[in-house]
Amino acid sequence: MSEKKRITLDDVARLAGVSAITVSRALRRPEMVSEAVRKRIDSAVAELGYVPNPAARHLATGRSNVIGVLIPSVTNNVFSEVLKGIYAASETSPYDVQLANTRYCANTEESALRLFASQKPAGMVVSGFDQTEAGRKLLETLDCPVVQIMETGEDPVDVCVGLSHFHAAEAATRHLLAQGYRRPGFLGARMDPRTRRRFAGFRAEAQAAGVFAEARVVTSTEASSVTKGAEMLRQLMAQAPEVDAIFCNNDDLALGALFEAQRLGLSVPERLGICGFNDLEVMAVANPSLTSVRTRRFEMGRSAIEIILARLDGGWQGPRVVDLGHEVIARQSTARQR
Amino acid sequence: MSEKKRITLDDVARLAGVSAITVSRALRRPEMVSEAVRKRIDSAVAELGYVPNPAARHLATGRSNVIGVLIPSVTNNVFSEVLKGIYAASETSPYDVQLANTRYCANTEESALRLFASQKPAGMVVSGFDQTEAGRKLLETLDCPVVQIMETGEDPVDVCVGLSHFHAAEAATRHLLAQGYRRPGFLGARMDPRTRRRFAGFRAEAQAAGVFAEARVVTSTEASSVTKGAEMLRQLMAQAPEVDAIFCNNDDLALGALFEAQRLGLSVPERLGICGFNDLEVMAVANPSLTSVRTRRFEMGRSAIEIILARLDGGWQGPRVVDLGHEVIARQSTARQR
DNA sequence: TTGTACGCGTTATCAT
DNA sequence: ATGATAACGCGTACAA
Repeated sequence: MSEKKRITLDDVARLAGVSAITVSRALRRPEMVSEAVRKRIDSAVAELGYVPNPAARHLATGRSNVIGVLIPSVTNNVFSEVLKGIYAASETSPYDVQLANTRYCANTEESALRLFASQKPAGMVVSGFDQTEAGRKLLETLDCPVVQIMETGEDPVDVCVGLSHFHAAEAATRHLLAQGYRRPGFLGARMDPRTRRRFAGFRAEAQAAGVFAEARVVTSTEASSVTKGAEMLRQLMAQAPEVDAIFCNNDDLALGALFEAQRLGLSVPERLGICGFNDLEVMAVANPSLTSVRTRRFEMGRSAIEIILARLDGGWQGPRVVDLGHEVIARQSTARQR
Repeated sequence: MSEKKRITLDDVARLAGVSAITVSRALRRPEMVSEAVRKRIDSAVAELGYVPNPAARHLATGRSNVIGVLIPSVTNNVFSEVLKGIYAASETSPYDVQLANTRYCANTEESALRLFASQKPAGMVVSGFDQTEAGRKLLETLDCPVVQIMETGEDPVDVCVGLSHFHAAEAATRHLLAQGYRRPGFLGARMDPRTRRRFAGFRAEAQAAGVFAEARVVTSTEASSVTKGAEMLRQLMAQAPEVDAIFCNNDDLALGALFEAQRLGLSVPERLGICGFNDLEVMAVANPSLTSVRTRRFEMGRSAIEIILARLDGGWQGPRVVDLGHEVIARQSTARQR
């Protein structure tokens, strides 16, 4: 009743009365095999429950069915949405996704990249543009589709899909100014490259309006969290009590800042406006609801895989730079009476 | 400058002046090779930048270096902590983690299992005890370490590490009663097996105290979310306005319920006590801070891998059932004046 | 301690 | 349209 032995092409071939290579062809390029033979093979496959051995295929072709995915963090809410998109798009494909955690470190990323390279991946998904020099070169010589996600850039290795964090931050800041806030501050954790670009966008817009002040900027290299948001707001109020609105690096910080503002007795949005980044689900439900910048994270993951599949299939006719854009979602936390 | 060709054992062997098999041994069982030879081999490996080909190894041994992980959801905060533990423990090992999403569906899980089985994984991590019958059999015949995570159970396939959701829910309910709440309700989303066990624990404890009422139970088969928590509280207040405390299926619901309670003008904890489950980071920072049941999710992931590694290495001396326990973290949301 | 011969399951290449 | 043969890179079994 229990079958121990692995079922191979040969087994199928024997049952179908053909040779192994014919079975192999019938499976990969059905059109190369006569209809009659194909039918016999198909039923033999079904009867035996044959499943191809990816290791053997890899060895024979020198190509694996692995799509490597390099992301800075497995836990971060932002990336879990991206991952969801990646898995959604890859589940029905014959490719396996393999994750590696770069921990926001270009060197860690480089060694993960090296490991992937040795497996001759079918495709690669990497986050952003801040690889080491060697890492970038590795990607270029990889000879497989490479999609950079999370942000857009001028010169992708192959294709990139994301948004301009600089412009998104500009838009958020513009929103704060349009609501009448004149002393905006910035809360930023982690301060990875994309966070820095968001800060740059904030600063550019605030400076253009003549309302930028270094004293109203609080940053930390530690990971962002709700707790961190509360702490940072406390610090900001201590060092620059005149601040009347904050643009937060991301939604965790914004939520923590909201809680802390309530504890400090600062009314939101009257005394303090709050704007987050990413528009996690919680933002719309918070009380007051929190303004944020919507980014299309699920789509980033999904299109990254779809682009790779299209590439492998011969044709990706789209552009090298796919900008998924951003959208400021104005809510109560910045709805100040003017 | 650019080397195209794959570096194999033979290349290393030639450079070190030995045969390929000796290099193979030097890499896997250094003690089987003389010191002098080992040194020559090590430097040849370094010089050439040799990386073993896992596909070839798999083909030769009939065993892959993949540890398969089956989880119900990639996005759920609860599992992302577990994943973090899994990656933390596996990163330094020679094994690759491969994730499959079961979407809370035993049949999806079964086919993922079937796929993994065909790869002869080095180990498997699965969530809970609710496999299909065929799935369970598959796991038993897999001939590799199998760790069931997220909960404890009487008869694990191999080893399990988690907690008793029933007892944890009992403890949470006991806490509500000890705080003086007498009309407790329950909010439950998804209603997967573990959620149901939590509900059972709530009901058992409430019934023992004579304070259980079906009308104060609101459930949904949809995924849990902050939004859902707000909705469900609204529904609960409509159908059972006498409710004075709620035990929520998980923290998302609890947070959403808190926001909605504020909008409805229900003071927390005086008019309504709120207790969540899992103790996500946000619970401690919320305003008021939210009572929850701490579960050791990171440790679940980490020990699952550690147990597998120990097994593969010859010895796991621990018990078949590892109970990581739970802890009720009492905070403001249930700190009613008595 | 080290080496030789062979096989793992598949595909590429070259034939028929 | 189908088949024979060799090769992919490594590990097992056995021999030296």
